[in-house]
Amino acid sequence: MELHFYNTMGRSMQLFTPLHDHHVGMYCCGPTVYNYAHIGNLRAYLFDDVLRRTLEYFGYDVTHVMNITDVGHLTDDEDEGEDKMLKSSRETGKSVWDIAAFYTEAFFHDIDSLHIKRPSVSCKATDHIQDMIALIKRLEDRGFTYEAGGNIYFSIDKFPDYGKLSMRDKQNLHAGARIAVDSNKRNPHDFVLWFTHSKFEHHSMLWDSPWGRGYPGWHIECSAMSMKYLGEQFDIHCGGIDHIPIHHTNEIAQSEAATGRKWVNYWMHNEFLIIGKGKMAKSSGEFLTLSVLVDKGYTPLDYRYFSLGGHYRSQLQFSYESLDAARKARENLYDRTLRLKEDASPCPFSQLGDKARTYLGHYEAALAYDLNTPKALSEMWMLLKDKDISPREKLTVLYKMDEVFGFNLEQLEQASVEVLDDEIMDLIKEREKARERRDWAKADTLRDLLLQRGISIKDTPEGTKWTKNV
RNA sequence: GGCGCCGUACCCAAGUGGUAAGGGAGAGGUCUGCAAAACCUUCAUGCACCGGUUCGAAUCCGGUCGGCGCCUCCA
Repeated sequence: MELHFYNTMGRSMQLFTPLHDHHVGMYCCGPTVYNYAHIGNLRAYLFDDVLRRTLEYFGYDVTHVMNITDVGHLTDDEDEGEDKMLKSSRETGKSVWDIAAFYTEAFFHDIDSLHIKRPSVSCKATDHIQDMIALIKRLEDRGFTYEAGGNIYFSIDKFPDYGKLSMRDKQNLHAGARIAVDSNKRNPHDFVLWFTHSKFEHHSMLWDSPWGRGYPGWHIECSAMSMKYLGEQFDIHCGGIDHIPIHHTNEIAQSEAATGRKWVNYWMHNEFLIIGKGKMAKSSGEFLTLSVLVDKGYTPLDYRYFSLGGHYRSQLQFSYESLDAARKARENLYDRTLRLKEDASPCPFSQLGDKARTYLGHYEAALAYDLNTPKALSEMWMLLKDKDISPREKLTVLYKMDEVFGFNLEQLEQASVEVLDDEIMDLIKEREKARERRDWAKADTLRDLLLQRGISIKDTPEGTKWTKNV
């Protein structure tokens, strides 16, 4: 099936044609590990995951590269900017290296719990300083750089296509409108490739370079590492929509200036998660992490389902009301899956009827046309609710669909019955006796009591069943 | 000030000019001692508003109002 993706470069839907037949190289901007990821950040990695799984679903072999930015970069906060890693270090009393290690681990814990597949390569910036230096040297040799005030800058005026991705030529930019312009810059939009003149004292992450002891600019790591693992040209580069005007624009400039040819064919950007009024941001107000949601009784996969319910290029409105809806839907999906498993086993694809095939076809078409996960979910529900389709067909198609949804439904098992403490068991038994006596008032009182203890009671023809509320 | 995106039911949300997907909530029903669960039925003559193009517009064009993002680190 042909895949179409919306390419930010050109702002249009385009047929996806990889550079190499069945192989796709994709680079996704990863986290800066100076704090926990918030659920808005995580939306981006869920998008990466859906993209990767979709490519794999359609038979591509994907090399998925993601950076771990463990070199400090500037904060915002209307001050003159502080190094994020240093700030975190100062606040916690840990070394910057410890901070990076700690939050890297936290990050992987989060994405694992969201069933986001681990990237083929996760590369730390600090492990690739020499690659960055080599790339800066290439730029220097080709005359794209200048030194000023101890720093090495990229000169955007030497690169005619600068700003193509962000359509900057159409913009009346007010550089420095909100932040003082670095007086060393020849053009306000020039950017630093290598710092030797740190404006921060006690900068503990420093490396030797041909330009002196210092540290790399923010953008160079993505160019250096992506080219190292994917080659000087590759298929897809993704990231948050916020990266279009600065980060990705600068990446393109330095990469294409260094190699003298086109770098990336498809640029894909996810929109933001909106909470209340405005995006979720580490620096302002609402900062919800996955563990906050877990503490409130949601599972990470509730958030995964929530995220799949909106298209990646649309802002998604977060509220607990809509997260509740997602949780309920996910629970219903699990219940249906378990009941189907009790009734049937999957059948070979060759035994699928026309209707089942139609739903699967629509699902595939939805994903193939710019990753329309809400439409894909809708097809799944119509499949599950269609009375003309047998349980075994449903299971077969459901498992297939789940390859992209990523709930691991095939491995799903009835929650193992935890051993309840004796007191609770006694209450359940007492209630059963009351019911035998037809002492309904007593039975209902006990049911309420159990509910307060987090135990839900269901009286079925096969006897009383209970489940523990999460 | 410039650039971009968006406005679909109570909430979230899809919609590629051909007559409004899906989920959750709600309502009614079957079943049940009552519940719960399950199942059945129901839930936008309407897509911010006003014009226009068209045989036909949520979709295209213009305007108005409202929201969001970016131009600064950021997913």
